[in-house]
Amino acid sequence: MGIQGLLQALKSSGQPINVSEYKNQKVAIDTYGWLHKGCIQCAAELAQGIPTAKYIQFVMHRVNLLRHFKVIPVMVFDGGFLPMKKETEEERRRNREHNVQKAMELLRSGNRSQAEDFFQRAVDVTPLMAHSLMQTLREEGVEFFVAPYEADAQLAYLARTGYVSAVISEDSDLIAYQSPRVLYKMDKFGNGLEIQMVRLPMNKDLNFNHFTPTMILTTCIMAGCDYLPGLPGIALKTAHRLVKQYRSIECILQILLAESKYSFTPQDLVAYASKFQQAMRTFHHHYVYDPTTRTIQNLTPCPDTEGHVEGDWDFLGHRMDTATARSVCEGYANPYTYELYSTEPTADARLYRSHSGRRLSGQDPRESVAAAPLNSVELMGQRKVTSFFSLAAPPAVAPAAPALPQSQATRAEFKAPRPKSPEAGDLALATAPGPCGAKRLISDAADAEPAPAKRKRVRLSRYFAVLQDDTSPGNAEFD
DNA sequence: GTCTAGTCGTCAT
DNA sequence: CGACTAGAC
Repeated sequence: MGIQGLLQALKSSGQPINVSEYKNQKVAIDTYGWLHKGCIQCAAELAQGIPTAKYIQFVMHRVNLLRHFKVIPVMVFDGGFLPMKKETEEERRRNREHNVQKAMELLRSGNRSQAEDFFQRAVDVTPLMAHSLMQTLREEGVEFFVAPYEADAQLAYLARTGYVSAVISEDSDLIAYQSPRVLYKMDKFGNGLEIQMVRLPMNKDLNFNHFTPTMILTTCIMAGCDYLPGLPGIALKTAHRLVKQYRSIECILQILLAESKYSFTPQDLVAYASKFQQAMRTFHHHYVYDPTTRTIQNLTPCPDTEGHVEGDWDFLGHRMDTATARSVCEGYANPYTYELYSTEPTADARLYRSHSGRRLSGQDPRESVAAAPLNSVELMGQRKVTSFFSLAAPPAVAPAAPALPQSQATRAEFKAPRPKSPEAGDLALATAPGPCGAKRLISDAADAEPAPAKRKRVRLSRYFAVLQDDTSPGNAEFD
């Protein structure tokens, strides 16, 4: 569910752009969204276990769109589920099973189109399908990673460290994870709405001027997020107003206790405060995979207190050892079971290969590089696009793309999950009263990391003429 | 104006 | 996943 209403509220500071703006840059893609859309047209086949390559074709079409524009895609997949989200996951699964059953009944009674409808409702992206796509990506020389847990955190990490210039996604959590640039709602022509962190202060409906990263995150969590439902009667607008006025969660909760409009008991708020801290830490210190060192890291490093402070950090999931992480995150092992995949191509991957192999009379697609005509963004308007991409599959000329480890360096002994040693709390959530009038000002100057891809451009929105210095906020530390 | 819970659509012919 | 909306405060 992401942050309810956030994207809608941030529309006014977004800018319509084409993905070709990222020419010669790396861009990370939230692959789940593309896979899910690609599954709809072959929902019936997938539900019945009939091999199909349509979902792979859908994703590869978009990958080739990017490569046509010399944009270098880095595909990111979801990994394991967090314990906190387990409930919703299982409810979704029950729902899907119900829909499949209904579809099968309709199919048996000869009602094909209605059955199709229920198959589409039952669409589910399985690890096997993801694996089939990964095999194809590997074959096509496209870089990809599997996140240890949430893809959102991984995507934000890649963008925040400068490994990529932007993220393509549909998920509002990218804002909570503070990805500096996100392209939302990208269509098959590459057109979408880009939301930049540095532009949030110019937003109309919800004004984030003078908001620190922590305040933005506080707003997001209070509005209701995947890890914590909002307080009754408080959603995005109210959360934003409260954070603007009182800055810290400690103060906000004290105010809410006194506010007669709401009838929160101290017990309510104490319980909420504890869950809030957990959600804050989950966003903040989420496990990610660092492609440069090929190790597990925290999105923002945990405060180092030499392990003195006790605390339950299991909600972050379990920290894989390095060997396991490399296997899982580079796509050689199942992210749930850590079981190594067979190197044998899946039926779907084979099917895709046999289809795509036909496009140039059996030639290796990698040898047909400049076949695609160069066309400008302006031409990409509305039509006559599709013809290009059946041919265009030049391997991304990725100067910085690390060679995908094809070796078995990733083979490893897989250890049983073990909880990570706890560290200090990053946010003291006082349930006891404290000074709340003039709260400390968290310095904004922590954001010093220079953006790797720095460029200037002039852009006009309906409301502003802005000279935009395109800097990424980098990694903000705010513990 | 604000919040909530529910329904619908994502593809592509 | 989000978008959209009817209905309650």
